Amino acid sequence: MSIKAPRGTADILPQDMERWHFIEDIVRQTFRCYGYQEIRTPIFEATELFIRGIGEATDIVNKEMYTFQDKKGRSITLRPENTAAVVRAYMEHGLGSQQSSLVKMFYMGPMFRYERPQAGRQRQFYQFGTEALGSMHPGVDAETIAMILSIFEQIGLAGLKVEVNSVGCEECRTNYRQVLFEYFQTHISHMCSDCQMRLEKNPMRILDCKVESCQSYIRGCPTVIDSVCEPCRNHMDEVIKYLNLMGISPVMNPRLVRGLDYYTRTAFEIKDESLGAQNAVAAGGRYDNLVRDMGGNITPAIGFAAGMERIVLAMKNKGLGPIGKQNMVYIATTSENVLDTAAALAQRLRAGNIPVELSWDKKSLKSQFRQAANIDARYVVVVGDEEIKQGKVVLKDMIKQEQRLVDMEGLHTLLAM
RNA sequence: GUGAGCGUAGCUCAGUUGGCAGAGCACCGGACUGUGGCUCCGGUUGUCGCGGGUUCAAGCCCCGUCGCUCACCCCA
Repeated sequence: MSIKAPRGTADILPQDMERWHFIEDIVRQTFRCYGYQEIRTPIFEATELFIRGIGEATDIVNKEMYTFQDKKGRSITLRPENTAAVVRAYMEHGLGSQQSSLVKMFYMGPMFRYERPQAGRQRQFYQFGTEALGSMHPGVDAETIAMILSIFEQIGLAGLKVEVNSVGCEECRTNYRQVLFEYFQTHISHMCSDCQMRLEKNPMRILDCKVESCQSYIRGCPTVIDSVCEPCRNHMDEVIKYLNLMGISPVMNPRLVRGLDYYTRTAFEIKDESLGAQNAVAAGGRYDNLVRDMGGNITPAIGFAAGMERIVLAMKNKGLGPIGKQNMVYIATTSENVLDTAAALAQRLRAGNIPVELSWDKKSLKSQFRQAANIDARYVVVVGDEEIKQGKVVLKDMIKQEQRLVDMEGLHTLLAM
């Protein structure tokens, strides 16, 4: 074996697929309950879309995009996230002018970022998420968070940490930047080199610095929520109110900052602490100006994205797996003479939608039974030289450990029950 | 992009001062004429990540490279 999957990519093997389907089924079902419809956008887009949508100053745009030229020299980028693309589609097809004013869409699919792989971080990874465009009501924010928690609850992930914050509107944010700048200016010479850089580029990023020596300065700094304007404050209060109403008590984290430029007001993150450094299992927030910034009408909106691989990891950490396979029937043969009969029988059963495994290769009966046990077969049908003469087969119930002789003709009706 | 640790059978991993590449699990066969999960016996499985170098001799030492893991960074 010399050719391997590219760095940062992973095969999702058959043994894991059941878990993936389990999650995906819950996700689709829940989205449907909350009135979201699926949208599928291209895996690649014009590079310009992400530069304008995500923000020129962000790390994603600056160093993590898979960008290349197509044969006509157009700059193309593999999508690093899906919000910009959904907004593009929303505008391109005038979705906002149809039906109701609130358009709710969900997506599932692979995203691409050129990063150093780590636990819970890959170069190709799967996200699912929603975008709700056209309402600035705080109830939509709360509903989004409630929906995510419902998904995790159904999956079986408990003890997740829900953190919320407000990053304010445009005006609050410029004010807050100024406040931060002034505050940190006096301490910055004692802080780490990363923070010194952040002060110039994006002071809000200082807030989630992990360097020990920076912590005491960060603790003393003014929080966003204190510097935010009246309407933004009210919005946050309302979101909390609705969350409480839904039986959810989030943790206020004034230091929660999002990495993408388009976020406004509500920002939230859902963490699983079994995961290690990359522990955000879902995150999102409001982006009230993105549609306008991309050339559309003012359209308030909120969305989130969740990482499939991290959810699967969290499930494994907690020993959660999807349960049991369906009633597989394993057909065992005693010699090659009866293989024809066995094959015909398999076909007849499958035609009736009964899942059947048939051993084509010559193996001992013992080995065939072992295999049947390995795939969790509910029944084993033994097609033997002796029985076949009377038109019979042995039907063994693997759980009850009982077996009896039955007519081959009646087998499909017996098993269909 | 930075730092640390690690690449040996399908999986988990031993491998001494450089001297015939190993164990357990799994798989296959048998003990048990044609019946799984237990027990016992036997068998199959290798580009020692890849490429150079040193040496009579390299899984082991040296250089490079690719990959994995964890952390920084960033994020889902």
